[in-house]
Amino acid sequence: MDWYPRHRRDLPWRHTHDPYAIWLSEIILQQTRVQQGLPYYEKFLAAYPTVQDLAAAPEQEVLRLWQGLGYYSRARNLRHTAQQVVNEYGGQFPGSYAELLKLRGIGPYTAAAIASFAYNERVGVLDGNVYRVLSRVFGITTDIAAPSTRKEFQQLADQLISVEEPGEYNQAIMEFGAIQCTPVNPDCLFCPVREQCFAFQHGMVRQLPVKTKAKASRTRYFQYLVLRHGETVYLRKRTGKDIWHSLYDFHLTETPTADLPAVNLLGEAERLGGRVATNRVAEPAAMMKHALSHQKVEARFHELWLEAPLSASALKESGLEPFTATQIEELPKPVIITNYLSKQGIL
DNA sequence: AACTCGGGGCA
DNA sequence: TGCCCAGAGTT
Repeated sequence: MDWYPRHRRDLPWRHTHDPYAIWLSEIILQQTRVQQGLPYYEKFLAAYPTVQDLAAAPEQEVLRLWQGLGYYSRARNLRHTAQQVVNEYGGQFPGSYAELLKLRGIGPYTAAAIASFAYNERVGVLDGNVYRVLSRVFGITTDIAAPSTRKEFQQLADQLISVEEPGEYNQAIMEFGAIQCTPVNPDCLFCPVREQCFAFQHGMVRQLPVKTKAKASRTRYFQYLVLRHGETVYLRKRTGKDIWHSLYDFHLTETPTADLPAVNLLGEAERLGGRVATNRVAEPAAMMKHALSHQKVEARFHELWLEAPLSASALKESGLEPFTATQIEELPKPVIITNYLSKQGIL
């Protein structure tokens, strides 16, 4: 609490007690670094100054604003909860941790953050920073990757939290983890609690917190069929229970390996109802790799020019939609698709 | 309890 | 390349 006011970063959501703005910042910052989330916070608050504005926005528009932040269910839940707050809570955010927890996209961390920052409720936040600080200072060796560990840390956090200024305390311990007690190369030399820190006193700073490794990510091979005709490019909204739900990409065939012999591109195009103008489809127009936290995507883009636009029935059958470059710009797309379109000069 | 959901920065 | 980030929802 002494360290915090002297070291805190000046961040826009620290100038408000509006639960809407605080909620917005917290959803954006889930699993996202402050520097990455900052511009998105400004964009969203400018586009939707109130929860009513956000509730009235089309999903596609919200996803487009969210584009590049990842974990897109956050954006869909954001809009869903805005509508719920407007329709069921009279436009007022619930006033307690327990009530906030009921809303979509608001879990234990976010409920505690909003309740303490906006309402000064005495409930400890538990995020990656807090886990790290507490495990080091108190020498806790429990595996923080195990869900059951939460109880132990929550009890400690609730016990430590300031009675007078719980919101300030929560901000302080998270900021301390982000700036001072960092994952690698923490600044122990100038640490204000080094004398009381178990990890520092026992030379265990590098070993704490204990966190079991996530299983290795798998590699997926995407074969994208980019159908074009004149100024038109055909894209499709993703609907499956897979990555990038509700975002737009091209006709996709996933293959077990990087090789393509199993896939007949021309046949695929014909099945979609397209008459292909050229046979120059041997070489992919581009190959791009994209790393996600749990899988690696290796995408090959095969461009095919059509002799005629896809018919209405072909569109209906395939789920593809024709777009001009201007329209594509407005669509929410995975970063890898945006990168490809940019590389090809389409965007 | 295990799995899935993005993208970027950094050593 | 591996790890981490103001985590949450689903199975």
